[in-house]
Amino acid sequence: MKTTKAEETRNRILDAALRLFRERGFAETTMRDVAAAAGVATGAAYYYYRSKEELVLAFYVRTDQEARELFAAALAKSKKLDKRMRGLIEAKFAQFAAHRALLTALLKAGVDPRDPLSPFGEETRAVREENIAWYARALEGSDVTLPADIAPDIPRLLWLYHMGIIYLWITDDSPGQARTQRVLDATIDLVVQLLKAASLPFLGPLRKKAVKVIRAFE
Amino acid sequence: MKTTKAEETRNRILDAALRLFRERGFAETTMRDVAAAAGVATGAAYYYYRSKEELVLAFYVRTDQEARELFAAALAKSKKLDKRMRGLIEAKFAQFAAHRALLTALLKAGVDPRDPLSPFGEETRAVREENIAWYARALEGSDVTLPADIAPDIPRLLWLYHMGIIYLWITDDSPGQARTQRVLDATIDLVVQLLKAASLPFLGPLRKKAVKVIRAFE
DNA sequence: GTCTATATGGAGATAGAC
DNA sequence: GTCTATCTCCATATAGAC
Repeated sequence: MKTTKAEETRNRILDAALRLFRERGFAETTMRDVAAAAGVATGAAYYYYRSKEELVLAFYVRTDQEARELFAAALAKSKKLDKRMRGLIEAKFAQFAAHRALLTALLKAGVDPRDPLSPFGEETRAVREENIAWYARALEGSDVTLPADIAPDIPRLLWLYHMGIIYLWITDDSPGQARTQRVLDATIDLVVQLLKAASLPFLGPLRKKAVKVIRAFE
Repeated sequence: MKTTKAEETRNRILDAALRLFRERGFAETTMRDVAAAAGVATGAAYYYYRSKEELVLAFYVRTDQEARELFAAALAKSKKLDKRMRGLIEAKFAQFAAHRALLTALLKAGVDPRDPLSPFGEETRAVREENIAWYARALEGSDVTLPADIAPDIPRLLWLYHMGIIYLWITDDSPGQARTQRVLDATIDLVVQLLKAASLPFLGPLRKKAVKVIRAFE
């Protein structure tokens, strides 16, 4: 695993940024500070990261790569869908824990799907699809079997649900993010029960309606 | 209706800002431009509006005051809940039409509930409560009767739904915001049917679960 | 309280060295 | 391609005039 000089500089800048962000906060840290802490000129920081927010995205992508083992471990633990989903979500919480507040900067850019940093935009498609694939895997080996008509859409919807929970968690200032835990507890059963019930034959019409809603988004 | 000099300056700045935002876009307009167009020094603009984004909030609040008649007219048109909700939402679209893109600036600040400009924050409570009250009124005179246990929560949930639709609309670059229209068409029936079905006695347990979810948010 | 003139500090751009 | 030195422009702060 050869790291080129450029790659090393790139990492050095990101590491310096994350340290400063953690120590003094995102808004309080300037690109000058980051560059100085990394031992490069300001321009070098901008050469690797087009904006301060892009540093946060880089952090997000980095955790995503590191998550592979965590996710696999989480899925190995149980066959029950709720446990599996919890496992994925809690692995993310663990990764983000030290930088929770930092991610609000990413949120602000991310609400606009046109923004290159948005998790819904074109530029982040690769990360997004990989995460959705994890939810497909969570479903595959689980105790839940889905009706064919909605099956292809469910991983994406579960991913969306997971994004919602992450959003709550990031903006949750209650001690230990207890509020997010409450919402997670209250909704995850509901989601799983809904998916289990979806196979019941008399729910066919409702399912059709749901599919119509999903399609409308595209 | 006496307008003090200060109030007039305040309005002049907002009007100038909105004109420039519309003509060249939000990011491309500087506070200097705004102040110059309004015929005041830069500091005066900041004296009335703490930030550029606060100008957008001021626009939002202004439309909100102007909406009262539009909303009342919309509710007078029909007793059917779906029509009433559509009326409220479409009144908002009409008001925002000329400044759709502008509102993304408010979105970016607004995702963070700690931000003073967030529609979910403490500072905007008054506007929010008034809007929720409109949904309470939409329900009251409608063809839908709600079970007592969920009734107090529904106006707030409908408002949340309306915020979701507005969000889609703001970020919707499809021609004529056709995508938002599709989602609106597909979901509004679902929402109303759900509310009508909620009274069915055998849905009691499900309702309890829903209430639990809502409570978890608080 | 309302507003002007002026200052400051940082984001991001750029020319060009290596 | 990688990076430094330097520049421009703007958001925002502030001292103080009226």
